[in-house]
Amino acid sequence: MKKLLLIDGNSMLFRAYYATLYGRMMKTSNGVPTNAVYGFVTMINKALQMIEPDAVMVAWDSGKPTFRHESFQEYKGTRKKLDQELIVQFPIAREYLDAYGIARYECDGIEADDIIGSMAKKYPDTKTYILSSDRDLLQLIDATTDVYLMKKGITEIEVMNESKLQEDMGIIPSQIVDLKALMGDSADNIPGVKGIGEKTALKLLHTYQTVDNVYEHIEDQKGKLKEKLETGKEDAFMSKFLATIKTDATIPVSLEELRLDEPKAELHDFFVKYEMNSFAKDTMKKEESVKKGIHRIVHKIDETLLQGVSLLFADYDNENYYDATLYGFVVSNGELSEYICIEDARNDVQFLAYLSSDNEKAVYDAKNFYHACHKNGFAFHKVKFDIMIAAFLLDGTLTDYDKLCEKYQFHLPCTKEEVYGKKGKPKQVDVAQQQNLAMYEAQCLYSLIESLKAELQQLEMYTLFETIEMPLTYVLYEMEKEGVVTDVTTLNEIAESTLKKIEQLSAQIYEMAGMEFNINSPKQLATVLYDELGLKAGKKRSTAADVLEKLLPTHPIIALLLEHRKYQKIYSTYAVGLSKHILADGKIHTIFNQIQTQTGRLSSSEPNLQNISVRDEEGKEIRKAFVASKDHVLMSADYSQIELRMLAHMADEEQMIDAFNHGIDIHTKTAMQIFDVAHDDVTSDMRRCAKTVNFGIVYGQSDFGLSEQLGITRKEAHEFIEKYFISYPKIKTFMDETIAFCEDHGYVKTLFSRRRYIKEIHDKNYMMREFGKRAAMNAPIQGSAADLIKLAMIQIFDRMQKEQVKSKMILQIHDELIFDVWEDEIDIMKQIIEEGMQQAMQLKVPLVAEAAIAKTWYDAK
DNA sequence: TTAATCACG
DNA sequence: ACGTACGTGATTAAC
Repeated sequence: MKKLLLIDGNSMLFRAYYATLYGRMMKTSNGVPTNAVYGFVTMINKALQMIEPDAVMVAWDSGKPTFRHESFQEYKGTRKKLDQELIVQFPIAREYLDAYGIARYECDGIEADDIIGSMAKKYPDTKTYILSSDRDLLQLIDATTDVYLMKKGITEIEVMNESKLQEDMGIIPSQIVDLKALMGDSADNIPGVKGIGEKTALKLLHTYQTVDNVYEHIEDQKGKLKEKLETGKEDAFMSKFLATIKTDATIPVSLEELRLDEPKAELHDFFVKYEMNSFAKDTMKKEESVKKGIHRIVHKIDETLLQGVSLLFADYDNENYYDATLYGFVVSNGELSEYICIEDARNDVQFLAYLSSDNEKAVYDAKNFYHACHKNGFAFHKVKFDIMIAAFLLDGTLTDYDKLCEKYQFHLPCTKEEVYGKKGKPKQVDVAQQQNLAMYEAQCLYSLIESLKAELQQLEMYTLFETIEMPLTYVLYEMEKEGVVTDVTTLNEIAESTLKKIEQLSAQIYEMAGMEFNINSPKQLATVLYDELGLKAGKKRSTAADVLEKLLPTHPIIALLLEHRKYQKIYSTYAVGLSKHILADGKIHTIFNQIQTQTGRLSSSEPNLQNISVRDEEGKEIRKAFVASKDHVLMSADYSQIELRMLAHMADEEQMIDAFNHGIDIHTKTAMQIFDVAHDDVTSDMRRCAKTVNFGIVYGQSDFGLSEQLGITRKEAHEFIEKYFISYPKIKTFMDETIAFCEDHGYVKTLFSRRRYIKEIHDKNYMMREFGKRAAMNAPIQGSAADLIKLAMIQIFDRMQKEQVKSKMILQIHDELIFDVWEDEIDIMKQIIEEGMQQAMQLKVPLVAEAAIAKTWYDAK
């Protein structure tokens, strides 16, 4: 089906004028105002990209008043005077259309609305799109006609069709005129019934469908509303007449005459003439840039930055974190955007000054932005606003860029893939398309800044944002950049020895099973165990370690399988997996993700350095590969029982606080309580149980879970938990209150007001709801501990900068920090780290943290 | 792409 | 009668 785009020239130019009317008027050097035309062109470009029409026509009101206007003017008196700056742009807009080669139509005695209405109904076999900022035109919607409505600004377009109209307002297109008849439209100077607004009007229409029918049943109404309707009856019918768009005018043009071709060469001259450089560079591309390569873009950063906060967008390709190529930057203030390609940027004194100034800049993903600047040799100043972080704090589901675009309805002209190709398969970029996309992205991002900031303030998360997450972006950047020296020889040795083990074990397992199979396949393994060997399965035919452990006595193959699993893990994930991530500098540079977890913790990836084996002795050997750099030692410091301390503080549980204040071992203390024994009578087994209970409480564990964990009966586990809550009554209160809060508000929060929304808390499924409760109990504890160590990291980092030490912070593992410490700085670093961690927050319990040094991570403890 | 498994706090 | 500990990421098999 052919696509016809009908544009309401007058309403669009009006909108473009007022939407770009800020501060100093945009003018050419001769003083000709061009802001409205600039906006007009932006809007049309956007619509052309979205629709890709075969034919286009722009309809204008002619200078002469029409009958409808006349009657209205008689009715209401004089018309509002237009700004002179807008009036002079009408002919320029027409000049633009002629230069492009877009058809326009105007005719004395017929309004733009009516031209569009008549054209829309003239070609029923054509898909028609109407572009306007006037909601009046919604009445023209039908099965083959959509209305593209300009929302605020000059880039936001809302697509309206029959179902969207029904969904938004619950009415059909023809009822738009009835709606206007009742509520009026001040912009169009339609009076409506005095005292009736959109709400009342829609309510009436939902019952009576039309204005006529409302008045036929006027006796249904009573009181004030009836009075209003009766007094306004004449206005209502007059308004309905005014609002009704004619669809039967004869418009003597054919579709063929409206056909849209490539812009004519004159378009480039037009943009040059009116000094619209950003558009001119697009049109120039067609003629010159192919042979010239990347062209110089004329930009005026000072003009772009008059409005205070600016959006600085780094234009990378689609490749991975550290490999991404930086093509350029976009600077945007929301209305004006300039693309500065990287070659230009390097020599642009003005841009370089801007980049390293402390102007209020916003970016998306500050940490990555710093990497890009550093890698490409641009000096930069820290930014104050990271849109990625702000959006994530407000909505924990926004863990990547695509989700942000989706949520905030970015209408982009194309995808990143279309420009750069798929990840790992880069393609030759079309410069115009690339820069266009980047400018759109920058403008979309810009539009979020103020609202995100306001919402953070409203939800009391601005402090968290400003004092923790923003400074942390820079700390993490430095940590990632520094990396950790990794000894590939050690990894290779481990790979070799574990592989040998795996082969030996495999042979023994095949022997015992009486067949060869893929031990790494849980499915095949289950078949061997439960079918071939006849081991009796529990409810699920699981081959997970905890299930296999229970089967240990039943068959000697189990022990071999567990060994095999262990070495397989060490081999593939650690020995081989990690060595793939060692770069040319001999280091591993992990990525610390700040917007991944629902609790506020960091996560680490590519590779994950937060889950390097430590509990298992053979696995722990991997840590020998992580070493200090030359003339340095590793310094590791971890918080002691941070989550339990946090729990004691937040629950205000005296017994527990007291224990921590007296330096009593908390697991021993808990053992005394649940086993009812004196301090000296606590056996190591009792302490082990108590430790498990302490951990379980933090996760909201049930008696069943605890009994599974400890291998005791459910009844015993139940008693432990009961004793626990009797001993620590405030813990119970805290948990109950936290769940109640979550049920009331749908979220829980940390000490720093970080929120986690838990929708499962209201799920109709029991299991989901129970999960919601456990998550609600755990999130404030885990999250506050995360707030704490982040704060410690920032304070330690700041102090290290003040003291100008050579040592570096390199890793964070939730409650542990690791530093590459210069040999001469061991004493001062020990002090900085321990003090920083201990003083990060003032809680009702002391924060205990101790730093130890070693040559490798294996020895650091 | 998803499920199962297992490493960490 | 149900199903049972929070939060992550990497690897493998199998669809």
